[in-house]
Amino acid sequence: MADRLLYRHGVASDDRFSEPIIHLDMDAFFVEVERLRDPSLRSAPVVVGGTGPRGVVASASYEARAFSVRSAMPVARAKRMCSGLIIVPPDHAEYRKQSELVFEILRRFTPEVEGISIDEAFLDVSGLRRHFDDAASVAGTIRCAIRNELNLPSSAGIAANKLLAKLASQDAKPDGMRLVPTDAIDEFLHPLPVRRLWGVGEATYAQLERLGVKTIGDLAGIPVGTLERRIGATLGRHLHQLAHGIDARPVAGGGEAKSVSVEETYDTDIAGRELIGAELLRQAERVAERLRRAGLAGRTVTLKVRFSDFSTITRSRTLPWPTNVGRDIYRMAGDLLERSDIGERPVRLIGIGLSMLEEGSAPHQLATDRPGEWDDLAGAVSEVRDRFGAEALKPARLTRPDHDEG
DNA sequence: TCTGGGGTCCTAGGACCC
DNA sequence: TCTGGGGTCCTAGGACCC
Repeated sequence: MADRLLYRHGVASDDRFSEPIIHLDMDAFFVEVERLRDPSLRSAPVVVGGTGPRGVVASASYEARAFSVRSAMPVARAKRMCSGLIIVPPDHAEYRKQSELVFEILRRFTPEVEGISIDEAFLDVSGLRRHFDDAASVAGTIRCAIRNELNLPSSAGIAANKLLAKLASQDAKPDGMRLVPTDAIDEFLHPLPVRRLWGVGEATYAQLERLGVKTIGDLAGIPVGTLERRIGATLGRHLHQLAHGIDARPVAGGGEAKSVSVEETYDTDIAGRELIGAELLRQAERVAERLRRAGLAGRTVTLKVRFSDFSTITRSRTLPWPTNVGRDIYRMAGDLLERSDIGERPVRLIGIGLSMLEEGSAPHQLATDRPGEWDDLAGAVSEVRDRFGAEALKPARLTRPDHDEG
């Protein structure tokens, strides 16, 4: 890089940096982190994902993708599609650690880094024009640093805005780079399937299909009013702009978290007050712990319940003050559960979330002078655990012989 | 062998207040 | 006795992303 610092005045023209946005995306991140620890996974079809009967793929190696294995696919289906598939259970703590190392490298180049998930980020490198020939050289240097220092592959898209940079990095995968020149935006953008636009999921795609829209170019030809009527004002206007390559969103440092939640899908559905109550308490303690570690407390408690048929309800209630006390969250969730009247219906998932977050620990504890029935149940659960140990009361699936960890 | 877990944002309706 | 808008807050659900 030393010679780049000698760049003479006058040679630098802004044109070289007319594509200052980089989208840096790690390739098959979870799988590649696992390969650092276990080299025998290299060049094999492997996925990181849930190992239970309801597990899904979180990350698939390119060898697995050759068999059409994809993220979010049930692991059982992935196994059927690819007989030699290796399944590795996820280790999120390790992925977070590696992710932090990646972000440290990114911030060495510029503070203008916006992390959008554990394994991807936008960078605005327009401030580096005196040190690099162009943004593509920055991207190349960053990718080399990640490869050399962490032994991890990544891909990069370089363009005038976030939308184009993101689309470009997807085209560059795996282990590649792609620049979208500002004078060739439509040539790049318009042939792409409209489904690749950020914000076009299954439902929106179905709507667009009815308008005869298949490519981004098709979308660009639809009057904005038609789009607004069909898919809503906000999304309609937004997609209309994107289809024309317009995306003014700045690269901004991520704001604070707006919600914290935990949820669990059980290997087999659970039913009954005792069991569901015990799980509710466990989840409440888990969110509470996460909130406290983050120095946060929340005012709105949201209970999420998914039934056997996958239908899902949420029930929420907002307190006048924030809390991060497990017992309080548990009691709120219990009341919400009562109100949702699920009775003996079996559930496949229970989750609890806190939103309307505020900094700091919860100064208030809910009044404990009103012990309701959920307190009684919590009390009963703790009592059993105290007397017979933590293992005494847990979901049925954990007590089946083939799941016994003993 | 159907469909994880952690998030964000939007919409729509109702309550409530001025 | 009938009937306003506007604004804010809350709730429920859904779409979407990685």
